[in-house]
Amino acid sequence: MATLELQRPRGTQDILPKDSAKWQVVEAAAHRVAQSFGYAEVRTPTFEHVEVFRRGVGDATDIVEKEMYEFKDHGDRDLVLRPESTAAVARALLQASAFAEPPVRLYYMQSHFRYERPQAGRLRQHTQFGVEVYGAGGPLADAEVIALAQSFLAELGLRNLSVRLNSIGDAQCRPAYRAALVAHLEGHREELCADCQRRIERSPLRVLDCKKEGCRRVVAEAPQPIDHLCEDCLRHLEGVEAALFALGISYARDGSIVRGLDYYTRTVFEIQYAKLGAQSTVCGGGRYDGLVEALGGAPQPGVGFGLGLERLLLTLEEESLLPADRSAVDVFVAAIGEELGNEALRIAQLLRGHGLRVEQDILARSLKAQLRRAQKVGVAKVVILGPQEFARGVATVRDMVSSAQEEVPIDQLAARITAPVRE
RNA sequence: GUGAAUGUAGCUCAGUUGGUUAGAGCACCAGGCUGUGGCCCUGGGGGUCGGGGGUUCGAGUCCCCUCAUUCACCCCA
Repeated sequence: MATLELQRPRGTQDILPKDSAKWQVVEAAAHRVAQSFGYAEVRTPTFEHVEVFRRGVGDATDIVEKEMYEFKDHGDRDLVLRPESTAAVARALLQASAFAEPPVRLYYMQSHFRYERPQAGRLRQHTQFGVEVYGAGGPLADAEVIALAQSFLAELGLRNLSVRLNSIGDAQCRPAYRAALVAHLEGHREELCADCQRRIERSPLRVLDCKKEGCRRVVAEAPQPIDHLCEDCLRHLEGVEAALFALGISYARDGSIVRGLDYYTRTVFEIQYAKLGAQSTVCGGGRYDGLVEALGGAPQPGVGFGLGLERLLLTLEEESLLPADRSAVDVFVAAIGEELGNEALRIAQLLRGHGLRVEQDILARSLKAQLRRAQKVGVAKVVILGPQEFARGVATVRDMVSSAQEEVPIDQLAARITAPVRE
């Protein structure tokens, strides 16, 4: 492939007609399911002040430390293309004083930007469908959010994805657990990989998720978050599990689910699809009771998830759950001779007025070429308008499947060609 | 940021140990059929062989650099 002078930026995608229909299927399902749970859509700016994410997501996270697209505008403001939406939505709610009437249930579907090396299921611009619930601190909110994600995936035909659930504690019990974990890891520092040795100080919980053999052995002996939960956190986790059981949603406890963003507390969960390769997590979420306070508001419990639509599309593709391409038009109006071009336009317009999807020739090509085009776009009928018919006030209607033709008075075309049933 | 693989028509790919004007299939356009799609036949348009540099009488082929893509690590959706 010859290199174009101008190509799309690395890690971005063009969604061409071949794929845009698939996106529309997924987007429609997201709106439908979210609204069926009583969630309303929220949209936030594509760029925000850097502080929103420094304080919301956490200064020491990879996202903030090295993945943000930051820039200064002409007013010398420090801005950033939003790397995620949870902190941005919280900022928006705070600004609108929207926490007054809990619970607040919202969903979003928008792009995020992170400077990373692209690979399967990971892009520099990606789209997440996500939900946020504020003002509800109990386990029912967590379960509702998981049920929403699960319903959305089921709506698209996906079954048997695995729901992994864990709790990473809260401000009461996490510090003590963290200290216990660090002490254990320090004792086995030599057995850990270089990355994990660095993680001991920076983010010890992340070691739990390391796939390296040596680290796994150390982790197997390490104190687990679940055993160090305070009474409130444990009761919360059990409440979530009881709710999931009541809903018939199967899940597995997974102590390695830790999540990377600072704002998570208590519940964390992922929904995974193994065939996606290294990026198997389609949906990730959890509870973030400290987020609003970190942004400068009065404390507000919150819970939600983010679901990567590009990864979801990969999954649907893999499972053959995307609809086959369907014909985009019902009727093609062909004109013989340039003089009839305007008349063909008029007839096409007339038919559109009757609910048909209609394309007409605009290249003044041979009838043969026009019919080839009509077949290519998959129409059921072609209206052929030639000088001979036009002189008599009729047009030929050709059925592209049976090849049968009949002459129809032009003013009766709309009545004769009825719109096909579309699901 | 680290590692590996791959870049030849719009697409999928051939291209011998370096050797004349770089090919095929599909797609596209036209003609055969001067007003009728699919099948068939014939013809046509389309390539700075990703880019730059080097070795050589000669580079798509060998070497170096670079860019892009893909996969993995890190991390995450």
